[in-house]
Parts: sequence; C-alpha cells; structure tokens
Amino acid sequence: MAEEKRGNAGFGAGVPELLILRLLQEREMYGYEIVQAIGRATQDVVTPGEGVIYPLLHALEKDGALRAEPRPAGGRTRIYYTLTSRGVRRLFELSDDWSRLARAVQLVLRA
Amino acid sequence: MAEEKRGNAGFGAGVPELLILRLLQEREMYGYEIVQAIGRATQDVVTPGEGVIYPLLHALEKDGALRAEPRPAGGRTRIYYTLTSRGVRRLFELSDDWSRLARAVQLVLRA
DNA sequence: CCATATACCTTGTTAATCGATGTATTATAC
DNA sequence: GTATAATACATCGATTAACAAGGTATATGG
Repeated sequence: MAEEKRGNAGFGAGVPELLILRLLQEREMYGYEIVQAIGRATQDVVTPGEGVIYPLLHALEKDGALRAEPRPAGGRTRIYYTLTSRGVRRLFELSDDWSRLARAVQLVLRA
Repeated sequence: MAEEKRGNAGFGAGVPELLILRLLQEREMYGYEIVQAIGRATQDVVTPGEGVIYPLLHALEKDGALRAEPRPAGGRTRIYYTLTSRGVRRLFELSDDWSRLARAVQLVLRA
C-alpha cells in the first residue's frame, strides 16, 4: 500500500482564514473590524492579531476570494471586504476540512 | 525551550502530539506502530509521516512526558513509549485546548 | 536475490502564526 | 489644549509545526 498521494496541507491550520471567510459571509467588514469580530465570535478563544489578519486579507483578495472596496469613513479610509463566489467555494472547502478533522480528533479523544 | 509556554502557540497546532499522547494512554507503543495507529484511529484523516512522529517522540521524552524503553524484537530494536504522569498532565492540557478551540470554531460555523 | 514491509533516524524547506513596529487620524480624558 | 487611548491601515523578522525526502538496517515472501 505504498504510492499514496497525500495532500496534507497541515492539520488544524487555517483557522483564522476560515473564520474570516465565515464572518464575511454574514456581512461585509473592514480589516480592523474583523480582528475584533473574531475575538468576540470565539469568546476570545481565537484572537489573531492584525499581523495575521491583514496579510491574510491581502492574500485572499489577490486570490480572488475577496473583493476589497475602500471607503472613506470620517477622516480615515476603511477597506471593506466582501466574499466572491470563489470565496464562498473556499469557505465550504475549509469548513469541510475542519469538520472532518474535528470529527476525527474527537473520535480519538472519546474512544 | 520553555516548558510552560502556554498561550497562543498557534491554532489547531499540536494535533499529532495530542494524538500520540492519547493513543499512548491506552497502551504502550513503539514509534512505527504509532504512525500506523494514528492513521487507523482517524480513518486516514490525519496521517503524519515518520518525519513528524519521531522528532515529536524525542522531544516529548526529553521533556519528561514519555518514557522510552528499547526492546529487541526479532533482529531489530523497537523503542516502546509509555506516558509519564507529566505526559498525562500534558495530554489533559492539549485535550482541553483542542476542545475549547473546536467548540469555538464550531460555534462560529453554525452561527 | 529482490522487492516490500518493518523500524529506526535526520535534515532542509515551507507555510502559518506571532510579536513588534510604523504611520496617521480621531475620540477621550485630564 | 494636550496627552493618551483607540481606530485603521500596513510590514517585517522570528518562531514553530509539519512536510518531503532522504538515509541505515533487518526480516520476509515471491
């Protein structure tokens, strides 16, 4: 049983990305807002800093999963992000991956 | 390496370590056996290679979480690992961390 | 005798995340 | 009124988990 193509892209990895996509599915948000929203939504279990979120947003936008729309707000500029159809697909993928992983681990823990 | 570096050591991270500790809680095993056991226990959802497992076993042993006992088996030597009390404590910690993370993520996904 | 499975090991690389830092503006507190 | 905190963007270096790929050696079934 050799010769198996495994595309293991890392375990549990990608949680911040998954949460970004999931939260943006509900409503558009700007980066700084997302940082707070993740902490709030997870009751501070997951609290990625701006150094995690901003680069992720840029990568996701470059990848076509998000659309970015700068909007002046007061004297500053907020960059609002919305999910593209590609982003929705990506969300489903990651969500699925996570569920499978979580189920597998839980299975072992409660064995 | 600090032994009490709790906090945000990365999300989802530590799944292979968690599974090693959990499986060794059931019965002692040798390295190669653990590699197969993880795949079987998770239905091939999680399949860390030997390049992941062996270094982890060494680190855990060095950290006092595991005790290693080499035993001749046929013409080779198998190194059997057992949990120490420290290892049990570590298992509970990681297990707890994982549960909290899984609960938090699931919460957001199903919101 | 040769391929495969067993059983150990290490090393180099990538990718995710962290922590710190930087710039600028606006709201607040004193 | 001016220090300070909060908002809002950004990047950069360090750390670390995990992976892929290799290496050694013995046992076993064709």
